[in-house]
Amino acid sequence: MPRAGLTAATVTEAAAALADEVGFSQLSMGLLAERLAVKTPSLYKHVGGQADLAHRIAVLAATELGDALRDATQGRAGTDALVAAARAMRAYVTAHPGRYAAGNTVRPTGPDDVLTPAIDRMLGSFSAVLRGYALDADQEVHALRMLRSMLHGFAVLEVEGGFRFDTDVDDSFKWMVDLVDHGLRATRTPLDAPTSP
Amino acid sequence: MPRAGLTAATVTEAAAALADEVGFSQLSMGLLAERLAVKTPSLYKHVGGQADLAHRIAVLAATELGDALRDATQGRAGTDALVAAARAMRAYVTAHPGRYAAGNTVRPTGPDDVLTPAIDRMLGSFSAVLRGYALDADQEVHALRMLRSMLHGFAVLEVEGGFRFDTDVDDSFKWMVDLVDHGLRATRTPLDAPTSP
DNA sequence: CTTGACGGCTAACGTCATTAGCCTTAGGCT
DNA sequence: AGCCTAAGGCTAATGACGTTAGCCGTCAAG
Repeated sequence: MPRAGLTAATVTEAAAALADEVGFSQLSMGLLAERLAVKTPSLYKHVGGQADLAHRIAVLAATELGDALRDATQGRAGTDALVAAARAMRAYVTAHPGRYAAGNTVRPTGPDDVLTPAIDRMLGSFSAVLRGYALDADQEVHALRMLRSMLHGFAVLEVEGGFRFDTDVDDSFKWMVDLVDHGLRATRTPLDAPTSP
Repeated sequence: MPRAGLTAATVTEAAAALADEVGFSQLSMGLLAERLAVKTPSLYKHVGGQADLAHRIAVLAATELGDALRDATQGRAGTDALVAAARAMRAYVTAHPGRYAAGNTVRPTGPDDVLTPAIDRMLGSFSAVLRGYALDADQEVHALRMLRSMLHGFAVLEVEGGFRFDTDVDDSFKWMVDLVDHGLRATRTPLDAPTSP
């Protein structure tokens, strides 16, 4: 019987693809083995188990998303960069919901976890976008968290079918990004004007 | 041997409490049974199984969150209402992460699912908050989705330990809500001014 | 051509959700 | 009071899954 020629990388890629198809929560060793035309225990020659597999998918997702964000924002600044990054993020999650979901179930295990730099690189792209808005140093982290929360929340809700009105979701996304853009612009000068001019 | 005196409601409540403690993904029938001083199969006399249990927890969470939002925004309007609603949402998710997580894994099963009105009531509170900003009718859904995405994303990331800088998370939250408040205010007059004045 | 690490496989085990079927409880009815 | 039935416990059994142990063929390096 010839060999299947699997490696940790191909198994991870296949698992990620399968997770995108059936949902991360439905991903099982048996299903993955079947997809790879192999018996379940054979997978353990390449990955340490389900937890390790999830971790590998998370690293893959963070890396891919980081790449997508870098590519999208390359050569852009300000509003252009924000819009491009937001679109890229949404497009990635929509195209790869399973991978992205894996990333949300896994935390870095220790200080030398490769997941950490992968996430940092992804966050770095958002930071780069925000740099174009010339925020105060102490506001950059706030803005980064806001941006990430918003894009993460929107993407997750969209993918999970949480939006139930028939209003166009694309329009809502554009509107939201526009609001953030205007908000960040207004923040360039301190935003402590309390309620009315 | 005397009876334990369980009902669907008490089982659901115990499951929700347990999910808050150990995380929704760690909730198991065995653990829940142990907590209720009962053998696992006995639970099936009260709930239909794991899926039904998750659904019941989701309904509970949506109802409780709806109540919390209503209470928080009662008698407030505009910025006050927004801040109160945002705080209530964050406080609820922080206090009951397991219940809230259950709500994100469950979708309404059909047109007469009780989950639907529970979610609608929760969304209604946010709509009420937004009404204070006098938005155009066609922007209300956009604003609702934006608000929900932002609060959902922030809460989920916070609870899952996704924020890793040492900047105070409370400050970030206030900053974010402030940005949205200003953004919504600026939207009262059309926000179609494209990039620069 | 040999050889040894590598990568398949089968068999077996533990955990968990779920179902079937039994038996006791406890409250309502006569 | 005493019965009778529905409800709510329990044990036993099944099936899906993840995981481990151990066997055996493959294939590339020497």
